[in-house]
Amino acid sequence: MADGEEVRSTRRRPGAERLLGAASDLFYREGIRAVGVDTVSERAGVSKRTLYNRFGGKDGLVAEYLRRRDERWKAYLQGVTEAVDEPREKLLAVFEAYEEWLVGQDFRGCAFANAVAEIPDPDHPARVVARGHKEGIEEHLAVLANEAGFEEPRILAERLLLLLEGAAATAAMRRSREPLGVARSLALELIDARWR
Amino acid sequence: MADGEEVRSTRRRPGAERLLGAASDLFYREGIRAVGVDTVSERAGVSKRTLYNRFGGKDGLVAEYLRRRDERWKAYLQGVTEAVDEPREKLLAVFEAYEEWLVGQDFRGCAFANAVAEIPDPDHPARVVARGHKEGIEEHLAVLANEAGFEEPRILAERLLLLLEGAAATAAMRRSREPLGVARSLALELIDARWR
DNA sequence: TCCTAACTACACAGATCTGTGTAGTTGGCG
DNA sequence: CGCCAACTACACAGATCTGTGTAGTTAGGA
Repeated sequence: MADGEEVRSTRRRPGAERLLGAASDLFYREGIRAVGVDTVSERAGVSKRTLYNRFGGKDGLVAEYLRRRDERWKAYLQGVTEAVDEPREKLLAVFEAYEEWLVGQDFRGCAFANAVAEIPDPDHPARVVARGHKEGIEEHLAVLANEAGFEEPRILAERLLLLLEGAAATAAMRRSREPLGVARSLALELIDARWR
Repeated sequence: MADGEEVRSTRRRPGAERLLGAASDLFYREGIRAVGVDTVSERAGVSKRTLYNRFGGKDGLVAEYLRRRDERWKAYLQGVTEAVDEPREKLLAVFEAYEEWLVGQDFRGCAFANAVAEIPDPDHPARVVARGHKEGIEEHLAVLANEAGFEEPRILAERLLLLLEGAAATAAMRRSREPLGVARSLALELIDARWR
C-alpha cells in the first residue's frame, strides 16, 4: 500500500526523482546558493518547468533535498546500529558510521549544518528540516543510551551529539577525518565512565 | 611607530574601515553569498570603486572581514583568560567567553564555520584565514592546558576545541545557548578528571 | 599654494539568477 | 483509440551580481 504509493510516485514522476538526485549532489558539493535552478535541471536532464511544477520553486527543492538526505541517513544509521548486538557497541557504531561517511573523497561537512549557515531565516522550510534531523539523531542516541542502561540517557545523548557535531564541523574545516577519531575516543571515555 | 602606522592607515583610509564595518555586520548576519558588494558599499556610505581599490574584489573583502574578526576574537579571549588567576579557571573562562558571546540577540553561529560552509574551495583566502583561526584557538587552549599542568595539553586542547565547535554549531541550529552549557559541563568533567 | 592620494558619481558590460507563459510532445491506461 | 498527466522546448521578464572605465572632487602635507 505504502509501497504502491511509492512506486506510483517514482514511476510516474521520474522527473522529480532525477531532479532530486542532481540537486543532492550539486547542493551538497557546491553549496545551495551557489547552484542555480538551471544548473540543477540541466544536470538532471529535466526541463526547468518540471522543477517548478514539482517543487514550487528552489526553496521547495532545497527542503526536499534535505528531507531525502535525512531519511537516507536515518535509515543508514538504523541499519548500522541494528547490525551490532551489544548496546554499548551500538553507541560506538554511530561514531564509526560518521567516520566511514567522511571517508568519501569529497566530504563537505554536514549538509544540515551547511544549510543553516547558508540560510539565515530560521523559519525557512530547509531549516525546519535541519532541526528535525538533529532531533532525530539525538533521539536515536537517547534510545540507544537507554537500552544500554544508562541512568541519564538524554544527557548522554546530548553530549554525544555535541561531539558528533563538533567533529563534523572541524573535519570540514580541516579536510581531515582526524577529528572523528578525537570524538570517538572521547565518546568511549564518556561511555565507559558512566557504564552501569 | 606601529601606532603611527595604524593611525595613518585608518585616518587616511576611512573608506576601508567603514567598508569592513559594514561587511562584518552584513556578511555575518545574512551570509557572504547573500550580500552583494553594492549593498556593502551603500551601507558603509562608501563608493563601490573604493571597495575595489582597497580590497581588490569581494574575495579580498571577505578574507579581510574574517582576518579582522580573528584578531578581535583572539584579543578578547586573551583579555578574558588573563583576567583569571587559576590556570584551571582560565580554561573554563574560555567556555564562559563563548557563552557570553552568543548572548547577543542575533547569534548566527561561528563566522568561520559559516564561511567554510559557504565556500567550497579549500584554497580560497577566506578558508585559509578560517583554518588559521581555529589553529590559533587550539594553540591558546594548549598553552593554557600546559600552564595548568596537564600531562597531554595538546590532546586536551583538541578535545576542548571539539566541544566548542560542536556547541557553536548546535547553538546556531537550535537558536539556543543551551548547548554551551552542555559543552561547559562536559569540559568541567574532562578537566577535573585529568587534573594533576 | 600646489601636489597627490583618497574618494565620489555614475554609467555600463556581461553574466547569472529565479520565476513564468505558452504551445507542443509523449506514453501509459481505461 | 483517445484521454490525460507528465514532461519538453524556448523565449522572456526583471532583478541582481561582480567588476571596470572615466572624469571629477576633496583635503592634508611639503
